[in-house]
Amino acid sequence: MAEYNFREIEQKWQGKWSDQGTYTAEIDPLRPKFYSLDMFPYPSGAGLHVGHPLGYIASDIVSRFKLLKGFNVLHPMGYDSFGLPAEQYAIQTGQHPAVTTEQNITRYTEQLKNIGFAFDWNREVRTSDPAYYKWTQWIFMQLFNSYYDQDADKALSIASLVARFEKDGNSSAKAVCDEGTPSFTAEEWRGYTETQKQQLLLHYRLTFLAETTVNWCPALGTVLSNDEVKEGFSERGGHPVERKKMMQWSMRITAYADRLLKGLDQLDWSEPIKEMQRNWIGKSIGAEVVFDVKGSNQKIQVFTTRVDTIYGVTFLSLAPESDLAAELITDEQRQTAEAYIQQAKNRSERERMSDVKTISGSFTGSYAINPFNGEEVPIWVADYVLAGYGTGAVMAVPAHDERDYNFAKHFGLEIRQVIEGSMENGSFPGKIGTVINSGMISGLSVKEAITKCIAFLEERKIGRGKVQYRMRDAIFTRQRYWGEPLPVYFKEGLPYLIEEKDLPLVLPEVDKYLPTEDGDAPLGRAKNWNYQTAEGEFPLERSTMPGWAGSSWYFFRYTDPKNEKSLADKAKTDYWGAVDLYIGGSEHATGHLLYSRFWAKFLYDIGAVSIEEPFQKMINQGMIQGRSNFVYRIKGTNTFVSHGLKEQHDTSAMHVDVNIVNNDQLNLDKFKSWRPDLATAEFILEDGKYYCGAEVEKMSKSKYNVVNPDDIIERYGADTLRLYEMFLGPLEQFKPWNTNGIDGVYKFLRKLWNLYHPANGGFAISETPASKEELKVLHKAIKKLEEDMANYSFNTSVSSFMICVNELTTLGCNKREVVEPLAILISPYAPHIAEELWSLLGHTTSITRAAFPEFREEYLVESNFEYPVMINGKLRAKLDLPLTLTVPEIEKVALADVQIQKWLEGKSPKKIIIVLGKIVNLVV
RNA sequence: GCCGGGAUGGUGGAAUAGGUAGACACGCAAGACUUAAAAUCUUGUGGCCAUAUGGCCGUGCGGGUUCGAUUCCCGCUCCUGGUACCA
Repeated sequence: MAEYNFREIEQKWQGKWSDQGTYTAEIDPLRPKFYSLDMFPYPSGAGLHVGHPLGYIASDIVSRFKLLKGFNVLHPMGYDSFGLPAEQYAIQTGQHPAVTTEQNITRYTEQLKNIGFAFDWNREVRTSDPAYYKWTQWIFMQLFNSYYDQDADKALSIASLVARFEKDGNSSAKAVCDEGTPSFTAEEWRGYTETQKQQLLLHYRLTFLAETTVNWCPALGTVLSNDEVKEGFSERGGHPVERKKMMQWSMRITAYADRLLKGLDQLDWSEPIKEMQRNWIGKSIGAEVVFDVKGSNQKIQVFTTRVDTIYGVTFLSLAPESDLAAELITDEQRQTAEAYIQQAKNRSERERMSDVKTISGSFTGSYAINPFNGEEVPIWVADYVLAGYGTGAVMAVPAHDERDYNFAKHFGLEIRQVIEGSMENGSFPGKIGTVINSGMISGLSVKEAITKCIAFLEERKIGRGKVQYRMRDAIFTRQRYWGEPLPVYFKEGLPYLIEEKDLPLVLPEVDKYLPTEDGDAPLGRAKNWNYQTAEGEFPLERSTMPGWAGSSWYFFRYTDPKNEKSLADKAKTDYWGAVDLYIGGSEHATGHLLYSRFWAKFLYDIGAVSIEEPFQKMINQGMIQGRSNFVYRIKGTNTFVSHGLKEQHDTSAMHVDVNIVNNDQLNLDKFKSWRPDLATAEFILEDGKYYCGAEVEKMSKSKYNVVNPDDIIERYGADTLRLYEMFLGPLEQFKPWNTNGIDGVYKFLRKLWNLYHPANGGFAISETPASKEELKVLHKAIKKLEEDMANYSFNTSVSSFMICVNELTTLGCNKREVVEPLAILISPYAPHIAEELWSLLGHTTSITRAAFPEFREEYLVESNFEYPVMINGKLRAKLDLPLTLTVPEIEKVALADVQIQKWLEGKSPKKIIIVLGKIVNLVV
């Protein structure tokens, strides 16, 4: 018989798909569209491992399924090709990052093509391509030329803001701006110099230059954004990160905080991801209260979510970094307080983070006056107060806040209860209750008290209701080489945009990829990194954009990847619309996914696109972890003990390459030739075999647990790889890679092949009509596939295919009426073999153009059914009865069973309907 | 600490508007074919008791609701993801 030769089949069809442009997507108003997107990869030097394609396979299955269902599918792929690793490699080797990136992309593309994805490769984008980053720079320019208008609740042009300033100054405009922006009248504005005006406008622009405290990573020589820092270390490379004040570009993402929060409700994303974004944005509704300082005209502003507890304030705390704190220190307290501030400043961010239990602080000697009752309360400096959140000052209510409580206990300060309820140590009356001991608000509920307090504050102009966000503006510059240059030059120390006609501003050549000798970013090494204007030559910005710049809008570019006139033709972004299915890792929840939503909203505001939320439905695939294998060497020898016997010897464990281990059994010959020092290795075996130990770890080169999809494809073929990755378990689950079950999937494909290829050779298909039993087998699979597609439950579909093929094999069925639709059914999962069978069945067009078989319920309906009689849920007997039972029949059955009689008591059903062994409906 | 997700045979995992737990696959065991091995096919496979019919116990632990709970409720344990002096 003709053998299932996956190598030949897969090569043949991949070639044909590519030559015939089978998956080229074009606008087609007659078909509904479906935009299926994967998070595009960063092309690293290590190549693709088996974890990468997991999500791509899932989206490919959905894409192919949608094609069969008559959708016009857009399923593109590209590369997020700017980034740190290529640059680190460049520093070590002197090779231009563009060169290594190009090599890596070539390898990635080859690996991806081997898996047989239905990608439209004509639409490939690369963020490091000048034709692409021209538009990243263009978006930056639009952000620079925009401000956020709170009345319109959208971004508007800076030009319109200038017009308002000329007319009314800045008091009437409700525009988002930096804290502490001075107010001015129209006359004052008109009197300002150009430099002064530009300086002021920077406080409003959606991307702006400002002195900010940043995460500085000395080892990488660059700043990092909050989401790139994990527990005080850089996400890439794991280097320590410190806080530092620097002049940096930022994106005013906080202006969009509320819309980013509200937009989440409409999205079909998993609840945990939405929750992560909500927490990251961290909206708190509260109030700002101004305290006067006794004997001074200084004022202290605090932010609180619990103004209702204002009568319980017994002290104020200021952040050690605050300038106000230093000013308020009295002479008596000077020595201790200043020493404390110094000590607090010296502690690194990391020390402060790892040590949250130590309570420390110092009295300033000054007192503040509570605006509600005129009481004097001491002002303290404490490092539990963060300079970067709210106003950097806290009104402490020890009775109702745990940190204030601990602080007050530690320093012996007064604790005054103002919410009804019993207070035991460490436990505080909660957010609901009645306010007590609180003058004008006593007796009110917490909610009423808050409303009344805010009214009181606003009336007297000593505070106001305020919404505070945890999210900060996003730092937008990196002191690195391999990124998009900012289209900005400097004149008299102020930033100006280059002209649009000069885009793209192409990355210049440099002699080295390191910072300059005087610590400037690598672009400082470029010759002539200047911009020529009519007024003369000015220096260009030397920092580059962060990795997330290019990835925040690539999904729009796919709709029109070669456009030179705009980021994408609006007719095309309108046609393809929002992404219908986005698959990628949840690790991007507070990075890429938030920034992309921000940029999409901005582009929507300026009319560049018509979609505000770019990703309608998202699935987060779980990481495939590596499963490391270990061998156990008896210390000081070259003898290795099998896992089960290692306790009998003094051994040390050693990682062994998982590619020379099969089902935890070590291949001894391959082990000996793995490394020269192992050639003389000896073994102590169990049952004649060497068993390795195993552990689940992240896939990494150094742990020898990386599995390359090419190896799997070489051995089993791409269709097996695709099916097996899906078979491994639910898509969203984290799971270790193992090939233990891959033989089963491969066997299934061979069985499928053999349905069409009888044992006596050749290809044979019967044209006789199928029996009802055979059609039932097929339609069970159709139904299951459709259900699974709706729930994105890919693993169970593979099982249902196996059952279907096993049953057809048993029936000896090779009837066209059954096996032709079967090929279509399986084609999203195993496209190569399906395409081959399709062509053998005599079709000349691709199987992707086939119509999806229509599910017919009638084939599944049984007329008779084995009715289970149960007691306490245990099967007692099976009676062969009609599917639908009437009451007398039920009673006949029920007579046999006391429990069922009890169940029927008082229910008097007219009819009972049972489907597949389960009582699903009572007709009363 | 706070907010999520999870725990089912030797293994990966099925099954939840409550209804025969363990589908499918791996592994293992026995058998067929073979000089032999590989491949392939057949059968068995949650645990305990029993020659068997069969019985008892079983979805992390302890309770509850129900005729009936892997599924719902209450209280724990452990693993895992996020976040962390956010006022």
